[in-house]
Amino acid sequence: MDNIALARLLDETASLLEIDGADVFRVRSYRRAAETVEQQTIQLATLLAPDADPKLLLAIPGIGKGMAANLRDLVDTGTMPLREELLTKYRATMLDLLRLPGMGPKTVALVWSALQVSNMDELEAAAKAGQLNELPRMGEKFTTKLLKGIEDYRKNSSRFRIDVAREFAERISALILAFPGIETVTPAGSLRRGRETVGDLDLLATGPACEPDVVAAAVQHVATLPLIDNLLARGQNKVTFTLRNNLQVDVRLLPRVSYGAAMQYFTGSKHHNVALRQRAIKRGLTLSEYALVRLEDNKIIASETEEAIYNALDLAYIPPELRENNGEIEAAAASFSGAATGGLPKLITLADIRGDVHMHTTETDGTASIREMAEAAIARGRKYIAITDHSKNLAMTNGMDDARALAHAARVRQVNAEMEGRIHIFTGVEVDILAEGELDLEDATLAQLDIVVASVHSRFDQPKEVITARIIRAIENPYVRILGHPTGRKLLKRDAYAVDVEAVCRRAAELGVAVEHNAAPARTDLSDANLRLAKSLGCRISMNTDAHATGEMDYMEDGIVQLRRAWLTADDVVNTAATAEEFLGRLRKRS
DNA sequence: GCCGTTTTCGGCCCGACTGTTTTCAGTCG
Repeated sequence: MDNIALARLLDETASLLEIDGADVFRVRSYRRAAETVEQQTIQLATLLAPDADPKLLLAIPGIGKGMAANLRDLVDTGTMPLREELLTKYRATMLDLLRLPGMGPKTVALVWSALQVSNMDELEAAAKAGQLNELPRMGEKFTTKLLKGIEDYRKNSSRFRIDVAREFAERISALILAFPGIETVTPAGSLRRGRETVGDLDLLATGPACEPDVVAAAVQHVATLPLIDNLLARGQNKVTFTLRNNLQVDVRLLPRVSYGAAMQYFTGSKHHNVALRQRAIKRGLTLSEYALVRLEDNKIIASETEEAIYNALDLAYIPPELRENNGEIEAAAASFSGAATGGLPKLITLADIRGDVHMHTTETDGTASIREMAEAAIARGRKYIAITDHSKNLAMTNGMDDARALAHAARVRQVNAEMEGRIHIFTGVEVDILAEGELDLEDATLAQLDIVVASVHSRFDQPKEVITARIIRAIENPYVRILGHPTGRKLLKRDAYAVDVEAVCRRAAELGVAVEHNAAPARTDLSDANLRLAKSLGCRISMNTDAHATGEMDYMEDGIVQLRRAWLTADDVVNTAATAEEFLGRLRKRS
């Protein structure tokens, strides 16, 4: 059992404990253990081996004697006594219910004890039958909201967030690569195109072991991978299976000679491929997953690389992120023919990002100091950062009041001076947008800070127009320069776009307020469609990691994909400015 | 359940918002 699986079981146990009404601190310790286990770079199973020093495990913060025993049980038996005990009282499907808005552990426990409701279908039936209304504190509004939540959940839960899919892709790839003679495993499909969510995983493998005459042994290896939950199909060069979380995986083993054609074919999208095949036919060619072939003599024109295939169709190479048949083929044709206009955009790349202007430190809920964040940013090539710790309304983060915000800014200036020009550190704050759209710090305070990010953290179950008006009112404050995570943060838990993005972006563009695209996948705010919309409205985008730890700055690499899908160039993004001064110049001027 | 001590047990992020109340429990960040 690997760390990810261990962490998930610990986290599930924490949820079951919550439903059971256990001590909140006991629950917290299980959650904390799950987090730290997930972040370990070495596999804990190796620390639990008979010959391993038991002190190493206990040296991990958050792992004590009890948790170490739990981990040992999990590794040895796949489960642990506490988990089994809880599962005799409750049902594993009740964990799904916790993902619904308004459903917390108490409510899940209540519907179970009162109505024996333990899964989504039963809950929906009970809600529709009006049974919930008989329970305390559950009226009409609650039921309505719940049914909407169930609908949204069903709509989204068949797809997986890209970071989750990528993680599984990497784990499966590593297992496949263990077979001698398989040299390359590449994800294709919507994962390669950078879609925010992925329906199933397409993995392409190649190498000497994938040549037609010997591929059977490699297929056998893939079909018996340990993490397969359900083997769905097994063909000559293809294996399809599902994982325990129901993610479907297609693995294809292909000879080197047709790898480019296969990559092109399986990356899609479907619409892009249809258009490409039509283009091929017009040129007397036919495109398949094996090769681009001339019809008159069956001669293979291109097959080993994608670039050769695109070029043979008189197209410049099209980056996977653009392959949606949204005009990229026409643009690639223009580029290939050397036309002066209408070519493929020079898409933004990670190297274009020079600053990260939304981050937290130990002053509130971050895990690193100002200096540590600055050093980590330098290591990643950033030229400027902004320290934007939370304001007081976010009590759980130890948010700052006005006096603390100013004192913190003074420390930021001090550290900035000590950096001696290696990086510029802006002062700042992430203020919270209150119910009426006002901010939770004084204007006099904000006036003394370089970067004011205004974010909504409160609940999103009010009507869309209420939330939209609240955000617009907030960004009208003259000191706000960036609208932080504009659409709310949880992509799958609830309707991610309970905000009129068009109205917000329109006003932001008028005011010169930059709209943030949060680079962390789990916090994705602007879909590629919304990014395109924002660009079309003249909105300036600020892409930030909202890092709470130094390592989170690496999320920048994930975030860039969404920008590329939206055809954005370096010019569309404010924090591509080469210097701190130039960056400030791109932001709204204070009145 | 973990931690750090006072080595045996107390402390462990807390406040706003909502729906349902008519004073508050539950959820969320």
